[in-house]
Amino acid sequence: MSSIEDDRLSGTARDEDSASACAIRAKRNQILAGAGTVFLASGYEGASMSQIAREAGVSKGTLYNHFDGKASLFSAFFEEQSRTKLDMLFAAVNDDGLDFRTGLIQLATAVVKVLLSPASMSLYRIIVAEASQFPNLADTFWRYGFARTLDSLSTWLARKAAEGVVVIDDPALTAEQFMMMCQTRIVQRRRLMLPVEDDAASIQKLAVFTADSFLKIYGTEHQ
Amino acid sequence: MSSIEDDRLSGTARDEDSASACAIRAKRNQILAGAGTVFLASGYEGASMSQIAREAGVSKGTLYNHFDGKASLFSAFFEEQSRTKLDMLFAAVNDDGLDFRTGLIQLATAVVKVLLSPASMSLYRIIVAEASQFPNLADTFWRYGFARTLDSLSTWLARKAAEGVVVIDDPALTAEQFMMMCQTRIVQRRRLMLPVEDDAASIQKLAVFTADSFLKIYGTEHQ
Amino acid sequence: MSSIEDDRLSGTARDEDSASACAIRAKRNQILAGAGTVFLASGYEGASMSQIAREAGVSKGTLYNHFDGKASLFSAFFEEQSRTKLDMLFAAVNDDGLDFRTGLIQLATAVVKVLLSPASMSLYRIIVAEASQFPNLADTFWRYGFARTLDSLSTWLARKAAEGVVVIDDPALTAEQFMMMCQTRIVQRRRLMLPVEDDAASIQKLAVFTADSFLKIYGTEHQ
Amino acid sequence: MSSIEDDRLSGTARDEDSASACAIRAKRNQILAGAGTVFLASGYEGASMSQIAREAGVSKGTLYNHFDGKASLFSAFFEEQSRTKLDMLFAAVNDDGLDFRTGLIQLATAVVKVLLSPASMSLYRIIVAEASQFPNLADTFWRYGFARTLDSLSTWLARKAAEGVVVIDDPALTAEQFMMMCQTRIVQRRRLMLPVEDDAASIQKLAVFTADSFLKIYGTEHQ
DNA sequence: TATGAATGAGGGTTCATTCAT
DNA sequence: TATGAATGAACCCTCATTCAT
Repeated sequence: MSSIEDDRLSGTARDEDSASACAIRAKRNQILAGAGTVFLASGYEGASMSQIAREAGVSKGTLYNHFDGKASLFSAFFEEQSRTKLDMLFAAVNDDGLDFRTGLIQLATAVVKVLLSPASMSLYRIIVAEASQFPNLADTFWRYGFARTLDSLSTWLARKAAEGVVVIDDPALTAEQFMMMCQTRIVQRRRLMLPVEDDAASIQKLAVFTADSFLKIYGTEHQ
Repeated sequence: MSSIEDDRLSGTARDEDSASACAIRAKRNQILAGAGTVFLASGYEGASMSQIAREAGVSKGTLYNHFDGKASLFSAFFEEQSRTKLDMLFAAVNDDGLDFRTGLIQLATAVVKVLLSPASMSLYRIIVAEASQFPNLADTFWRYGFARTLDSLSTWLARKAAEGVVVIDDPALTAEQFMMMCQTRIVQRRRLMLPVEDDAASIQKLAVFTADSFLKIYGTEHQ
Repeated sequence: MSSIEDDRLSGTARDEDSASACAIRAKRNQILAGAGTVFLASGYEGASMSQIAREAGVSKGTLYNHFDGKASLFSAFFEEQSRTKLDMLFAAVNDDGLDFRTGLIQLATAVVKVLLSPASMSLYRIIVAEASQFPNLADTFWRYGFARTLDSLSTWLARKAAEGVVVIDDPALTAEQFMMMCQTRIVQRRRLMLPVEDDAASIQKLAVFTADSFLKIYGTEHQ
Repeated sequence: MSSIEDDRLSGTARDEDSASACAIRAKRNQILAGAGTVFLASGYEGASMSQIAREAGVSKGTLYNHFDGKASLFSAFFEEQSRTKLDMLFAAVNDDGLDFRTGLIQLATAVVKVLLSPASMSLYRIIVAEASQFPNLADTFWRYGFARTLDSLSTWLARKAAEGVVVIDDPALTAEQFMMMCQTRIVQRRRLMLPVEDDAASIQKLAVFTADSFLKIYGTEHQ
């Protein structure tokens, strides 16, 4: 009987635990959302904990109940953003079944679009600005962002090389090169806040230009 | 007599004016030098006016006699830096008389080295971080930095195209593409503070890789 | 039947009451133990309720279920400490059966050692620091600490006076004087954190010096 | 002529310098006065920089223009107080020309009165409370306070010993012992905020009691 | 014009206390 | 009753800017 009671109690306890754990996670996410808004808009230094608290709808003290401090909150925000906002970049490489050139063009288009998105643009700004003060920031960004993309891409390129579609010595390096080529003009200029046409047509044109350039370097069939 | 006196007076006044104007300009440059040291080391938000005053060897009040405030001083610093520190980038394109591939390799090497230099690396960090708050920053940077380089480069490429060495439709776009290709791996990773080999040999290797890639896209003689 | 039930109920209730009262007292002591550790180490202002809760192994809320607040907890801690940690001081006066001078020397030694002990040193620091904000602190300290000791001592001295060993007009004042003489150099300097030799030999030497001084004032046989 | 002008200029400059230096010292003293009020009333931890600024009639920022921070301000305050408020203690030993017993009584009276003064009482509280966190506090207090007094006193005692008025082996230790004896009852209890009669008559009575006790220990003529 | 002391708003952070669970 | 997340006032300190000298 006592064991039953115990069970019930522990069951209740477990319920309560999981309920409160869930509430905590919810609050944490609420804070992270507020932090995201502020950090993305103002960067690390420009953001204030008061602002974040206000934006998140909690008191300043609560921020410190959930995170060790501004730096800690920032890191958590950055990891969260990197994990969620760079997915498209990763996913862009995965769809297949098209001919190689079309695949390249679609990939280039996706890369440009992701890099132009407000989230990744802000993340890039922040990481470049704070890289020296937050060494693991870049690591996080790289791990969740470029690294996954580059892995997928170089694997894909290696497969294509094995199929004889391309000739590539160093797929990893070539993948990085392709990513850089995608950033020509539009992404590059937008990062500097320079005026540039970034409508779909311009992006498409650039993607074609990039893909064709790439094919000229590595393709086997282009004459 | 009054005219003589007038002349003498205005002459004196003019002398004094020019002398004081010169002194003012000297003080201004002194301040800009101090500001440069501090801004490059700490960024915009991280720099304090006291620090700059100390570094420049003037009082804090003097800062405000010569500039409207921190933002104004920052903009002036940035223009100064852009004008003076990005020269190498511009110069790199100018030397000629070598065969095309060697020219490309030397150019790529120079571009990578300039972009890796502390000054331009810091400038890049600053501009990317503050571009949204200082809209004309990027403009300055672009005008004194990339624009001149790209102009030189596209002119050079157009000349080579005219000579039949390369086939290039849009020299300006191709110039931008080449600049991006130069930033593959080393520059890109260094901006994110990621570990990367950046010794002379690695740079040279990358320059060759980039130049050869470029030649495969645009060269006429490679088959 | 109702009376039986009543009895059983009230019995149960009483049992439960006493059981829960005991549990409450246990928890209270648990808290006081934690508070002791923290207060003695950090003083009143330096201690935080979180720290105390952690040290006591309870939640912060529980602190407020058992005590009205920080000040209340502090007072309770202080009384507890005064009651338990100043015993040695009290006990030191009690052992007898030796000749008077030896008794004085042993007493002086004990007094110095007790006053140098971390617990009483901390208590002294705390009481002197917070006496103005916690008026009854000193009262507690005095009642449990010096008062008992002085009572024992003056009783002892009065007995010795009655035996003709010493001539003492005001035993209570003389007792206080003796206690002060014991604090010469070593205790006094240690309270100010000044460097001083406090090894057993130095204490013993000081005790002899103090006892002999005392005998010269009050002794009858020293000529 | 230019030298004259130079002289005049430098003269003016010197005047201005000394004027501004004077103004700075005045402001510094103004701050120290405010800090004194607050620190003496609330101790180190209990005092807030806002409170001090308000009390001193300056802005919070000004505090930091004149002192490195709270700890620095506190140290300056403490040294100032020690230097100025413990003078009487030092002076009390110096008047001579009376017979020895009268000198002792006057000295004891002075010591008790100084130690009972609000300033030295507060300083003592603060030093005992913060000695562990500000190691040089006690040193300052000791140097300006007890050390000078003890030096004077032991010199005086040594002289009296040479004159054959007293027999003293270790004048320094005896001086410390005398100081402790002076703290019997009144000073001791006041430090603990315990009720005690501290009117002039009580002090005089205690001084006589202490002096006579001292004479019984060290005097040569008392039978 | 040059100075630097004064300002005060705002920075990040801590903490005693409360209260829903 | 026990919990600990939430609170918000207060903490020390920094800094861009002003202004009397």
